[in-house]
This record gives sequence, structure tokens and C-alpha cells, in this order.
Amino acid sequence: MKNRMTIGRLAETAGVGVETVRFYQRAGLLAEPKRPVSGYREYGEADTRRIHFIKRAQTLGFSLEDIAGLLQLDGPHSCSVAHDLALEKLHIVEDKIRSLESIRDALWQMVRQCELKHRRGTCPIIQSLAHRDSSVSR
Amino acid sequence: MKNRMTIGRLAETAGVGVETVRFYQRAGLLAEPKRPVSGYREYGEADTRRIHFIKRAQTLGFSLEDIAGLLQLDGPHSCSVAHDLALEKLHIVEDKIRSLESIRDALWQMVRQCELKHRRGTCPIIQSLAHRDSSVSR
DNA sequence: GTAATCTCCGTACATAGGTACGGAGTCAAG
DNA sequence: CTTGACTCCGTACCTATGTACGGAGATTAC
Repeated sequence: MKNRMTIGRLAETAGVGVETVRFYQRAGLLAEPKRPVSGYREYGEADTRRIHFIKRAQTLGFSLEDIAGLLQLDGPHSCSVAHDLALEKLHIVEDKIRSLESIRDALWQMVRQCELKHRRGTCPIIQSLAHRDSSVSR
Repeated sequence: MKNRMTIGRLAETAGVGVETVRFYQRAGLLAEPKRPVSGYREYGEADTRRIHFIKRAQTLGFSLEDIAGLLQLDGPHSCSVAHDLALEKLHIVEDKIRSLESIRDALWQMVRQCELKHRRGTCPIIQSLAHRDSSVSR
């Protein structure tokens, strides 16, 4: 039993769209599959697993380009390359968290000021965005 | 002395590109300016200030659409509208921080495992991405 | 007057990751 | 055989926020 699938079955099994499968092939993430006389692509379980790999890596913030690199790793230096990439992503994520925390703090201060002062007829949020030397600046 | 500026001077003063100014006008964020016989747009200091408002709001995560709404606020209900929008952005940012923290944790665990185990010839990062029931799953 | 720079406008392009479409061919079930 | 579903492929489209281009007109400085 060969378990060969056409593209629709693969897409359904892997939880993506047909167009996504074609897109991944064009992008080099999936190999050009074997094709019978019909011209229909023929996939196996390894392709399902490969798409799952892609999707898992995406949830961790790896771009498709990153993922293409990870998928190519196979050799004695694989782990150090993957390690370095993951470390780089880790730093990017940490930077992004810090940036968002700064934004969160500024927004929080704006919201609080609005709640304290909104009786005065001037909006502290609009004021702080309108002027450079606002009390919100840190 | 009128202090009128053509588009290049406005762009330079406001710290954006000429194309950006034209884009903001098309997007409705800047008003159609007065034009002499030359057909050249004529700007004043208020336009500089308006662009600064836009840029400040952008750094806080407001989209151009959000900002267009903020720029229109002028009236007794302005502050509550701005407050609600800022509160909404605050929640979005907090959600995003939590999501990134989860990603950070997963990446950190991967990196650590790689550093502990990379002598064995199999890469824990690749392994964890390749299989559903990995030790990295939380 | 000349040359360089600026401006205009409509259109196209970039990014990353998809998604949709239309015409034609293939497959499977009744 | 017919019909409906699936597939193919090349092209176009979406999102949000810009950026670039090319031909033509206007301005500025020497």
C-alpha cells in the first residue's frame, strides 16, 4: 500500500490550503513531487511531516527563508547552525518584547491620565501626541 | 513672512520622504494643500506638526487608520473615544507580549537543550520541530 | 539663456505569506 | 457517456505602509 496522495489530500492531512502547498513548492520548501501520466502531483507521508515542520517553526517566529535553511541541515555542523539561528531568533524576540513593553507603558500612562483628567475638556492622549514635550515622554 | 514650504521642505522638516507626504495626502491623513499658479503644493507649520502627530502615534502601535480617526477627534466625546482606542491598543500589545514570551521560552529551551546535548550527533532543535511529541512542547 | 533641481501625476513596485481566478485537462462515480 | 469534483498553471490579488519611476512642467541659481 503506497499511501500516495494528490495535493488536496495532502493539504487536508497537513492542515493547510492547496494553494499553500503549491506556494511552498514554488518557494523551494517542498520538493517537486513525482507525477504519473495524469500530471497530478503525488505525495507521501514525508511531505505531511515536512509541512508540519514548517508550521511548527513558523509558530516560533522563523521566516520561510529561515525554515528553508533549517530543512537543509544535515551533517556534523547542523546543530550548531540551528543553535545559532535559534539564538538569533531568541534575541530578536527579546528585543521585540522590550519594545512592546515600552509601548505598553506609554499607552498605560496615557489611559490613566485620560481617566484622571478627562473632565477638563482637553484630552491628554491627543495632547501628548500633538506635542513633543509631553508628560508622557520617558 | 508666510513660512510656506513646498513638499520637499515639508518632508525634510518633518523627517519623512516626499513620497510619504503625497501618500499621506492620498490616504486622507493630510489635507489637500493650497496651490499657487505653479501647481506646487504649499504647506505651513501646522502640516509639520500633523506629520509629527502621525509618527508619534505610529510608534505607539496605532495604524494609519487608527490615526486618521484620532486626527478627526474634536468635540466633547473626543477623550472617551481616544481613551477606548488606547485601551484597545493596550490590550493588543499585552496579548502580543504574552505570545512573544511563550515563543521566547520555547526558543530558550531549545537553545539550552542544544547546548547540553549537541554532542550526540542529533540536533534537539531539528528533532523538536520534526516531531509532534517533543520534549519542548509545553 | 542654460543647466540643475524641484515638482507634478499616474502607475508600478517592494515586503512576507499567502489566496483567488479562469480556462483547460483528468478522474471517479452513477 | 455525463456530471461533478479535482487538478494543472500562469497570473493576479490581498494586507499596510510606504517607495520608485518616467515624462513633462516649473523654479532657481549662475
